[in-house]
Amino acid sequence: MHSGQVFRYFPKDNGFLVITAAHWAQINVTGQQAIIKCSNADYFYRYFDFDTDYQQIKTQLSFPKLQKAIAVGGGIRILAADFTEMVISFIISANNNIKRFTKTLNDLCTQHGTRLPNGYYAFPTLEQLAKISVTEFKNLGCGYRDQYLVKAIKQLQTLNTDELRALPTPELYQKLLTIAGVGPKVASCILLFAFGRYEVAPVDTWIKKAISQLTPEEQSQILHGPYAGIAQQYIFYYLQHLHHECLWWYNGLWPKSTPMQNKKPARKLD
DNA sequence: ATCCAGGCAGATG
DNA sequence: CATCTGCATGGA
Repeated sequence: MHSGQVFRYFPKDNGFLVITAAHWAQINVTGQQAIIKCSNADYFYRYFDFDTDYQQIKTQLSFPKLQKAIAVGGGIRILAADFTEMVISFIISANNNIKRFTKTLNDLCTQHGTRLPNGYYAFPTLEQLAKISVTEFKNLGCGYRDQYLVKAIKQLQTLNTDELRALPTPELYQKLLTIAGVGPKVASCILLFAFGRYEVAPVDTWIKKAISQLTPEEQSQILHGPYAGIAQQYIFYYLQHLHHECLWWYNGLWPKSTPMQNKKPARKLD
């Protein structure tokens, strides 16, 4: 949950409650076992990507510079997130920081999403999003992205998710780039998190700084290949972990006495 | 006070 | 095609 793919999860009942679109799942881990209670088992079987063998993928990603990142974040899975939610979330994420835009997203949901029986709020549907004005987006803390969002939502209303899903990755990428507020990085996030294109590695400021210290060969190993997106996730989580700056601080999801709290900032992979 | 944050759009060379 | 600049906002 902490790997920065999705942002709507909360500490609850000694575990996490995650919300995606209008679905929810309660996760409780005890020892080697995880119990997941959810609104729709089939949906979350797909969401948590349980058909994919991540041990096999990690074997294929056994590059020296990835070892520590995999050791720290080896439980990461690519979540099958909702398309609309990813587009909106990552438009707001641009040139922003995780803590701040996580709050914006949660405010967006409580103000415009449907209240679920468990008291939490669904992500607004496309129909609900279409009713939000530029000013309202700005007041939610979206800043100058307000107008991109309104335009992007209009564009989303003309798109069919199933048709998009059928497109080859390069074509889908080009299509996503036509959405307002969506550039190369955000489009990559959507490809990876909403369409499960494991070969796409979003390059953000963190990843840029991390890979700049690697040799061209090492960069190529990590940013290319069939599981480049997953390799990128291991690195992103590892860097966030070192900096203890991820959204679990914002949500109070991490014990304050954790040893990593006093670690010095470092953006190195080794 | 200045810089930065999961970048992008629009203008200019 | 490559590079440059402005941009809301809050925290470090």
